[in-house]
Amino acid sequence: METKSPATSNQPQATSYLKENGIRPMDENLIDREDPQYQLHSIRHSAAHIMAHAVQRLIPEAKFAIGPVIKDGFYYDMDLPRTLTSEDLEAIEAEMKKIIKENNSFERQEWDKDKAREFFGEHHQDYKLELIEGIQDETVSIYKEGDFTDLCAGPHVRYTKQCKHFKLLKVSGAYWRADENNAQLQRVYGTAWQTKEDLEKYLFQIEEAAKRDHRKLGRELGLVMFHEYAPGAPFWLPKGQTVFRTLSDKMRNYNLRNGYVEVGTPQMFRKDLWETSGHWDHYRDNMFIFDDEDTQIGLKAMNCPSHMLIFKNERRSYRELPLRIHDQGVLHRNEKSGALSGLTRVRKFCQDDAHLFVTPEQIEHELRKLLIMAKNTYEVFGMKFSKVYLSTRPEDYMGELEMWNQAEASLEKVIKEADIRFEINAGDGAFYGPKIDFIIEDALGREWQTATVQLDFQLPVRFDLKYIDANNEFKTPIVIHRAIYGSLERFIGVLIEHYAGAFPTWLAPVQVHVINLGENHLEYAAHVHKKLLAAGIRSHLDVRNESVNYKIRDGELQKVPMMLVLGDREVENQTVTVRRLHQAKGRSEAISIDEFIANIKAEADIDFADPE
RNA sequence: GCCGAUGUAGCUCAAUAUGGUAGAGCAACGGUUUUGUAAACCGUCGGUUGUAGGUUCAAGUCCUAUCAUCGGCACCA
Repeated sequence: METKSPATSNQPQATSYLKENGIRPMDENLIDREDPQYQLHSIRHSAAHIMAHAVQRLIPEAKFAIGPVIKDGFYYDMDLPRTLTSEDLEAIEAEMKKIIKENNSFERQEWDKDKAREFFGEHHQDYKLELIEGIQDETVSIYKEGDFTDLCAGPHVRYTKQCKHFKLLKVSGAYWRADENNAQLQRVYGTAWQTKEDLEKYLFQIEEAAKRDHRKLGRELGLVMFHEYAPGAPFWLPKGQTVFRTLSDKMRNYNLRNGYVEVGTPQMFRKDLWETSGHWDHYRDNMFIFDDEDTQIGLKAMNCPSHMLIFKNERRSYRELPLRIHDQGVLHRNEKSGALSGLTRVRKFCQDDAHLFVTPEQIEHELRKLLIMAKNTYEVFGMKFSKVYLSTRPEDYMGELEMWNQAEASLEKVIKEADIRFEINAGDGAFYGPKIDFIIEDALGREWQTATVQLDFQLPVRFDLKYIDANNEFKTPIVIHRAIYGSLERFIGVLIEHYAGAFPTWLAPVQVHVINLGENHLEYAAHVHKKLLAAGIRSHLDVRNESVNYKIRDGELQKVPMMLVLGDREVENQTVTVRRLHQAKGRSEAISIDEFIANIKAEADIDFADPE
């Protein structure tokens, strides 16, 4: 299966608030609406104008592109004669404060297009001229604030003083009209709020979120390391590997008991395979390819071609379908250097991948089961999808229209039945079939695709796959690509942030620290530790010559779910005293070793619920 | 890949916006201490300042290239 390797677009989405609420942006005095969401929108949009105004004062040659409202703030794209520095940001902020103090009013005007063309032409606002040409109406709306005039649909606040609580956050490059062939503009991001408290709260939240960044926690908790010799390729350290293996095994077992078979497949293939699959034409730039004698070899970037070959390896009967092939093989994708990011966008990764070979009649049933499996899986982690997309037929689709319509209808039907909220992403399906993508947010609010379900009519044809149906006729199967975690690397990255590093007991790389009080308790601590290991519990014996306080603190920082502190009392009664992670002051009751083992095993007895 | 930023000991940071051959805490190691729920005490080790060039009497500080990372953008059939 081919999750979009890593991510969905991180392009900020302009809020659809106005559209959703059926509000015409040209209404006057919008800030007077009671709806706080509406006011926030107006404040942010106006803050973008004020920022542009400030830039115009400081850098008169500035050309302005677009300045929309986004989640938590706004940005403005500008073409400037020089690159902005962080000092510039401060200067712009200072200038904005002046403008706000001036308390200019926002004034709306309707201009006919020629007047607008003339005005923006005189001011060398090339991007605005281009935007005017894209507007259907005969007239365009203009907002004036002080001596700053902008082409803009609104809405705005009435006076600049209503935008007091803002902060500029960062500058970056951004392509005009999101096309890398166009000029790269400078985008300044900012945030704006109704009250000082809201602003401060937001800034605090950003700081807090950074503390659960998986790159920081991954290092601090000894889960994963990176090295510049292998950019984009995680090294799983013993603890990280434990998490990895636990997740991997859990999913493997989940699949196997739900009718999947598991396979292992080669790591690299001659280019012929990639030509057959279509990847040579469509995906080569993202693959690692090297010469081998008279041909070229490509490291696999996805498992599907292997599974096609496995299907083709035997004469298949309809009685075998659905054939569900699971594979957690290693994949390499040559992601562009600038795209790499911790565990969430890597070059080397594994997916909990599977390909389902089905008859047309089986599609719906299999999809239904898949959605339930995905739902049940994420439920165990207490994770919510921030978005679910149903991506439909693109313009350059392959195959028959009727097949597409049926497939899209099936997907939509089952996703509704599963009671999953989703949005339709029209035209964003793969050329080989429609798909459902599941999106999760990281700590910093960035969105990543994890699970995916994709229908594929194309690969079976390209590989000339056949099965024999009940009438002894050859039929072409349909393939469903699917992954529930998606990339395990990315999933773990998101999980680390979700739990802020404090994994639940079943997943914690180390489940128990056994801590002795003094040298008189060494032997008993070792005994307890040994019993825990024998019971299959991931125990660590901490008998360093350090104070109990020190060792407790260490366990806390390592986010170990349980610590056993053993002293005279425990030795005497052959018990353990349990201290849970983040436990408030005060000591728990002592319990027997066996009781503790039973408790922890019960707690770690977690599994994904089977469909049906 | 593009725009920008960053790179000093294992980690977190210092080293006067105006160059004068690197300091601290934690960790590690050695010793003392034998500890009852978030850091006992003393000592020791540890750095060709990402890499390669250049400017200079002198470079962590300036310049160039390069690598990696970070923030975005683009990409993610």
